Amino acid sequence: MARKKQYNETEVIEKAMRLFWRNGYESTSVRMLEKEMGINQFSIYASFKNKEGVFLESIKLYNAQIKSITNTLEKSNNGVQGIKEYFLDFLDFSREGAIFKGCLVTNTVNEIKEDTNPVIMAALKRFSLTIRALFVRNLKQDDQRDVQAIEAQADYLMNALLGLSISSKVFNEEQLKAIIKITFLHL
Amino acid sequence: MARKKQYNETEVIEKAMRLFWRNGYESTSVRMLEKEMGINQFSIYASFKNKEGVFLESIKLYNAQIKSITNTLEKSNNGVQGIKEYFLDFLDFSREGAIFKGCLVTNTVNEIKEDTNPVIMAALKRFSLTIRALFVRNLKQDDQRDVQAIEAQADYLMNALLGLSISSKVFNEEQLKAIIKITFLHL
DNA sequence: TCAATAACTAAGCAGTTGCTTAGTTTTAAC
DNA sequence: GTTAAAACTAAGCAACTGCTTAGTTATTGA
Repeated sequence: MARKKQYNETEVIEKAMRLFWRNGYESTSVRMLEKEMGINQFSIYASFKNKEGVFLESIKLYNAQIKSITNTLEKSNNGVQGIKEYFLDFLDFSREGAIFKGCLVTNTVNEIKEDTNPVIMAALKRFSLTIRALFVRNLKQDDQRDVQAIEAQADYLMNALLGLSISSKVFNEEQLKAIIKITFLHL
Repeated sequence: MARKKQYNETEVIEKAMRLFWRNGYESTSVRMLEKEMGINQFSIYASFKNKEGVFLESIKLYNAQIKSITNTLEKSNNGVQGIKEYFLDFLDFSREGAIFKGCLVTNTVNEIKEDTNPVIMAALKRFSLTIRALFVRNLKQDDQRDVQAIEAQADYLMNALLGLSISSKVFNEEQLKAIIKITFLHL
């Protein structure tokens, strides 16, 4: 006995996520979200509680969308080669036409302060750890060295991946691919 | 025939810079600058024109302070080894006690939007290119390969350095040093 | 001593932030 | 057709943003 929602929550989050991705968390205002999502502020707060809620849902969607890439990595038996393909896939994923938007998570990690946004920061760290774990898994396929050496290598790769998120805003595609090539040259 | 300034401009910029470094550009308000610099808003605007002016002066000071490190790199004849030392020096430079603050420039590159802050963005890019040029110079010392291969290697190192700026907020010191070690393993 | 000048204080500007609330419209079971 | 519940609109909240301005205080050369 009540009115129906005139919008689809998944659809509007998709739009919110793309705005956050382009714009960052702090510098995306609720007014901008209102316009981009095409719904009133009241509806935003009714559906997602607050701005943080909208962002957390955006992260979930981002996670779901990048799943197609991480799935490939998860099922890969190619060891390091599988990770390299993940890097290239990620570059493609993070591109919108000619411009690279970086990784939504990395972009936000760099922007957010842990003490003012602990909930968001926790969600972001959780995301990064998932990727790192996949790197470790794949690295173990290649040889049976001690865990310590493998984890150091995973950190090295995470560092390169995090770097790409910034580099992609400075370097061109050719340079980025060359960077990836060198990153994996001696693994 | 007029009153004297009750503050030293270099001293207050030092304080402003440290605040920007910890906090980022956008999320550092003029009120915060007021408190940290210990002077009134009027004085800030009188001395530095506007918030952007305070930041540009902060970048200059940052540049001057990091000069001790880049000088070492500039005078180094050790090729790649010299760059590696720069990485380790930078890590030390970016630390305040136990926590790593990353690089002021990199932090801001990730935060700033080119179209809303073109002046700042230009200053940041200028800074990065200086470092990259030093990398190229040092890499040329080791061998006489074609410029293209050397520049690709410089990009690879820039990517790792940019990565460290984010990594240092996630990984611990031991991990960071291991990352640097692997980064230079086969150069 | 005194007038000119710059440095200071503090209040206030318009615009924006995240969020709320009062009031209206739509829906649907009875 | 009535009524209750949810979805909507739009105005408005206090707190904050970068920046300015009116008024006061200190310093100086004449």
